[in-house]
Amino acid sequence: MKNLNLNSLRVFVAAARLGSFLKASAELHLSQGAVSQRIKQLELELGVRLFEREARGVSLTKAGKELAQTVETSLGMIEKTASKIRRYENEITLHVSPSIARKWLTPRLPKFSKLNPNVQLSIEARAEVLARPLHHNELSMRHGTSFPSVKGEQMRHLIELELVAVCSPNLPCVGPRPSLKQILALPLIQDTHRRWDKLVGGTYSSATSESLNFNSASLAIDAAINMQGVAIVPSLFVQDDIAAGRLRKIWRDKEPSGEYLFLIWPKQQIAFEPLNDVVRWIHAEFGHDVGTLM
Amino acid sequence: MKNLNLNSLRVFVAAARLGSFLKASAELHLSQGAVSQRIKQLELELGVRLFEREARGVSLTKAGKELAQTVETSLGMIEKTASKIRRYENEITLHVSPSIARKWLTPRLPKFSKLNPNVQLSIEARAEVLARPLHHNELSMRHGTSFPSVKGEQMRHLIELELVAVCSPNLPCVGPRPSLKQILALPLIQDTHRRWDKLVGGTYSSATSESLNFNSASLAIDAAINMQGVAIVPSLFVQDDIAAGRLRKIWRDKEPSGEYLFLIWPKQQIAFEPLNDVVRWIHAEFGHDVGTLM
DNA sequence: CCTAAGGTTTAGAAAAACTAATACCACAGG
DNA sequence: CCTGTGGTATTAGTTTTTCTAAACCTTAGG
Repeated sequence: MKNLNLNSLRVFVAAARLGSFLKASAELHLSQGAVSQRIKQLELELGVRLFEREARGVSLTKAGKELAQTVETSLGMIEKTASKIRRYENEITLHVSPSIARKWLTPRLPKFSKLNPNVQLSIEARAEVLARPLHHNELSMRHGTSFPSVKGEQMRHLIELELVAVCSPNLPCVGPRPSLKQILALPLIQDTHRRWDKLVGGTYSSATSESLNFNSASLAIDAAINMQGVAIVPSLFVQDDIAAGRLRKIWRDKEPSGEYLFLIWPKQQIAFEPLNDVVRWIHAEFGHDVGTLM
Repeated sequence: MKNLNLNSLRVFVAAARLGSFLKASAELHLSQGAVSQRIKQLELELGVRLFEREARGVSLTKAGKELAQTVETSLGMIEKTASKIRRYENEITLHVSPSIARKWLTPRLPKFSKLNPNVQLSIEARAEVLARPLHHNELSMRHGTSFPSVKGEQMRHLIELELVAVCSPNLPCVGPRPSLKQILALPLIQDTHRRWDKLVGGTYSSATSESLNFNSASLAIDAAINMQGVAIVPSLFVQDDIAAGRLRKIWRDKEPSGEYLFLIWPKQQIAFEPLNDVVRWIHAEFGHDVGTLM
């Protein structure tokens, strides 16, 4: 029992709908003979006549009616999801930490959309790093001291992070240029990197003040804005808040932090341009050229 | 925007189900390269990747999952009606009058089924003649004085009908060989052909007795069996009832009745054997050869 | 009887699909 | 680090399918 030729079904529904091979052939940009042949082929595969041939055109048999019914709805369903899927074409997912999302990415997103109107970027902000390899249409931006290298992915250090201490301009008891010792006496706000603890445990031995811990830099920054204390965070994440007067930079770590901003994206056998658009844009935002990496 | 190649979808669902192009190629009796090419073609048509290529096999992307979902159910629907339709292959519809159905056809149907087990005959018994032309898988058997000839159909007189009067053997007041005059004194049963009326109005002028009219010969015959009177019907329809002792023939019209049994079936450009099987069988039942008519 | 409309058939041309062979790639094991 | 294994991708060449063009057939209507 031979399988139905599914492409012939498309010819069949056209002929069924129009009640004429000639009209169907016009609609499908085929010769009339081609339609005739394909219907004949279908009828042969089914062992059943689908059309009664009449003097002026054709009409469906009982079998033809049933087939037309289900094929029309089935092909309709397929076409519908196909057109839905086609819209995924330029959809790129960017996995980032919440702080990168809120403090770096979100303000720059409108610019990206204007530059790349045909790329549909969706942001996944999560505290944990992605547990699986990246798909062809995904990339990831993280910050930290190191990042495991995965086969099939490539990574680039975008910048080394500079750590700064920030607080609200309205926070009382803070002079214009306080010493580190003065700062440590204030309520200390930190994220999972526990940078105050490292600083205190390393250079200075006494944990003097209360401290407030968050699992994300962006929450720490928002706490600082709300006058809860002094946050120690990468300067990258507070540039905008400082510029807007919501935060004041009261200290800068002169040592290299050893923390970096990473961009990770899949190696591509065949270039996937929407992804590369995103990669290029992020590089450009840090003044880099992608060069031979792609 | 190019149309989806529907045949490729069949390859796609196999690959999606098995999670491997290689296994799909085995299932479909194709080379591995062929599967790869067809998936690639689909991905090109959609502008979206359907599979992530992984170290051991492939896995569906988000787009792929959605497509697989709907395509699997849609193709399932199509296959289901296709296999239903395939069973119509040998289905022939025979349009007859109720009397032919009950008194001639039904008793002979088991014999036909035994001779032609591959032909699925379905009977449409109706008092009115079919108002439309016959389809390629239909034929019609009627009786009457004439029958309109239709283009694209052929007709054959199977026999000229012989009219007889019959009544129940248990009907009182009927001698072994009653005269027509004696018969006309009994309750007269007739169908739409109104043969008693014609006989009375023609040869004999006085409508003597009560009469019972039905719209079908078979009802008239059943009334006669139930001792309601004397029915005048084609002998063809009462042969079995006479043989079984349910009826007695008490009179026979010596004049030619001018009524015939007709077989009508469509002219065929290409032979449709299941139909021809039926045509040949009916002819044979009347001792005819189909000869050059087909 | 002639014509127009529309389906069928045919040979040959064009396009699509398939195969077989090879290249490529990621992982696993020594 | 090398190498084998289990897969996918690619390519050239062949086979199969599909298409077109043109002739033919049937029927309805003037």
